[in-house]
Amino acid sequence: MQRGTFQQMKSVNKSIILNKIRTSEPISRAQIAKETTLTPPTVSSIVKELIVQGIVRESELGASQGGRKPTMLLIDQTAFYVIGVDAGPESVACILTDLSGEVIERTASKINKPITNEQFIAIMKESIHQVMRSSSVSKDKLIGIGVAMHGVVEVEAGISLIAPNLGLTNIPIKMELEAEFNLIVQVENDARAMALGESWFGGHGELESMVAVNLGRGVGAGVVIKGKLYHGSQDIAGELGHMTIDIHGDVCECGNRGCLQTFATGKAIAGRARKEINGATEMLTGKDVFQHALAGDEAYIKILQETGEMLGVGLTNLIHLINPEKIVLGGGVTKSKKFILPAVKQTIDQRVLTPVAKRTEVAITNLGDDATLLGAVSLLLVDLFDPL
Amino acid sequence: MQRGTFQQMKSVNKSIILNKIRTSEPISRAQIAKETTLTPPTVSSIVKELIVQGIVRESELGASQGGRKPTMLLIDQTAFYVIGVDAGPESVACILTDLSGEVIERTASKINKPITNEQFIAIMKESIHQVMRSSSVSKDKLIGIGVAMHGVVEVEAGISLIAPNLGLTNIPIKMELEAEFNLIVQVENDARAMALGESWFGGHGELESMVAVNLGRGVGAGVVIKGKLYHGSQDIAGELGHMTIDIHGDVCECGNRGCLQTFATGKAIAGRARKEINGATEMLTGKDVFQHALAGDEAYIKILQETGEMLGVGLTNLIHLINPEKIVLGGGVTKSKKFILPAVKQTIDQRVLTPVAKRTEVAITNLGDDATLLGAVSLLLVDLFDPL
DNA sequence: CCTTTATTATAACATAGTTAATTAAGTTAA
DNA sequence: TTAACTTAATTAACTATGTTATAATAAAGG
Repeated sequence: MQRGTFQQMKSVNKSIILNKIRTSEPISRAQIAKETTLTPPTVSSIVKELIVQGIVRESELGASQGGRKPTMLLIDQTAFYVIGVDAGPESVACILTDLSGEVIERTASKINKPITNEQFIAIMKESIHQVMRSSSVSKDKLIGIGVAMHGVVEVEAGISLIAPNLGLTNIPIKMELEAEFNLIVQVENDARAMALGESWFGGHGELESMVAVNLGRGVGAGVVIKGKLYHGSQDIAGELGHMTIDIHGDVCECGNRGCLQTFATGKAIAGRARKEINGATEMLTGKDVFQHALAGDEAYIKILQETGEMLGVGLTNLIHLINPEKIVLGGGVTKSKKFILPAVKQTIDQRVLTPVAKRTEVAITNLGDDATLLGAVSLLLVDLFDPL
Repeated sequence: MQRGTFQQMKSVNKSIILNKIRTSEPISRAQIAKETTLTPPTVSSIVKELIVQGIVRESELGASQGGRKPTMLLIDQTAFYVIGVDAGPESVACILTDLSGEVIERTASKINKPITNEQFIAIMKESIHQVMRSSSVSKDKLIGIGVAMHGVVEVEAGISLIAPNLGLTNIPIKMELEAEFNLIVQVENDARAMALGESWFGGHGELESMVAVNLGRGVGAGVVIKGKLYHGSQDIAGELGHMTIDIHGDVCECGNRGCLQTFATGKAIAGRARKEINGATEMLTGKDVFQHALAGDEAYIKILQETGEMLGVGLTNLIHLINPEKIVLGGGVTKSKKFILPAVKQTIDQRVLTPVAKRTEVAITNLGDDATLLGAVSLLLVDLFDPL
């Protein structure tokens, strides 16, 4: 717990006002005072500071409500910029955005394996240098670099502990990038970054809690509670992929049986199709299953529906433990949402314990391919807009 | 988010100081200032208020550190009293304790079924009246009544939505008791109350997060994060009992298959013993299984070990989702801890993903039979000591 | 045009923490 | 024993920041 000081009192109010403007812009000072229960003078004085800082600006006057016209306030989305990096198993993508998440510049570099820690860091550095060079954004307007890294990440230290798909361990990302660029660097697991991005840019409004699930090569999830990522005590909260739902099921790469991952990844879907469908080729991929299902082949449709059911079982367990207000699904597998989503929803509806819990919303992300990159960006936006 | 005001700033500091005294008593003002980074005058002035309120008192002088002797401060455990009610499926237990959880008075009343909402409320009221009469504690020293209620509880409204073992629904506990006694009333699910009690009285020190699991008639859990119960968005977070771990397993009373409850309750243990062991009687109970195991019967020991393994699977799922610092097991089934606990620990150790997660502590409660009652009490102590 | 009402700013005030000085009550060593 | 030093707690002056009350401004409506 933070101790109570004047600075803290003020920064609380500053955050409240800044977030109110962000979520309700354009908005007048008087309106802010009403909606936040802060007094008008307090709002005025803090808004004045925010304007000096450049993060808020006055726009034209709004419509009068029967008296003086209000001066409307806006976030100056171009006051600051952020760099987001998505360090996946096959490539490093990098974007530079303004505060609204609008992409100003982007790059992507393929990773040639095998690779060393040094080479990997070098690729990240070069990507970041590149977006900085290509854009005309001056460096003092950059507030930091957010990195979404696959694998296991130690968040505080900013170290990638295990990056299985690169075969690397203990990469000191934060330290290296801070030394190179002299900017704030935040490193986070990719599924979790995606979750934060989803809560920040996904248009879900103010949720008390949400979970975003990334269905791709693995099954990862991020838990966002009151706008903040929940890490757990050892940074593994949300490790949905290796939840056991069938103790007698197939062996997972982790060594256990019946993990959710053995049902819900693209690879698992393809594997099950090859096993259960006569005439399925050896080279069948998850995408192929989707194509066949789209073409109306019942056998493949059934595979996808079963996938949805298993996912529904896993998500029901998640609802019973974490009970989020909303669950958002993203990642490659959600391309098959037409077949999977109804099965997921139906399964949850059947299995969940109480009637109220049935109200848990389940939706597909609408951020598309940039979800993780925007998540990386949001790591820093949270610092700026909601630091408490 | 609370807006920043002077009152709030002060109450933050008051809480910090009060909790510091509670956890580190006896402690001097100077020591508090050092450990909290508050300034000495701030500490002095707030301590003065706490002494006027009666909740803190000065004790004898401490040992000198080379200068003036410090006046040590203590919580006056008898400054206020709390009533805790455990409304179980078969009886209503009620205690009156001081602030340290020391039981001053207690009652227990059996519930004769069938019963109506009105009769049930009447029993609770009578129990509470009884402990108040029997003790010499004056009513203005009572800060409130905490109720640990089995089944599904809507916490804010203080309503027992579903009490399956009583066959009752929608019991307006909070409303009724507040009207009768004119005291603050907090109602909570029993497993969750137990969890809070465990974190408050269990002697675990300051944990960032913990989960307490109640293994009895059902399997319930409470999640405590930063000293506060985590409810989730619909008050069902921690519903561990109906986590699916074996989709093809036995049918559970909830209608699904392979819930943790089908493995880890006393009834489930007895049922599995009857099925798998030749010569087991039809009337075998969970207790009997424990007795046979204690007597060295390998077949029964195996049943308990398997129970521990299944519980370990469920707890591994929990660790992967919530990642608590510590897991505490309580309830009737833990009487068999000798056979179950090693299996639980070993299973978690085998199945958990990352090496750090293996460090999650798993322990048996040391609060014994009063765990739930003390949990009910702690519902109010949190309000008093840590209201933020 | 005057009254009403909404918006914003300003001034006087209140709250509560901070800094620095002071008092209190010891310990240590010449 | 007493001077010099430590540590503990209080007091006084100061500062930061929110609050209340009031004023200034601007628009709408009769």
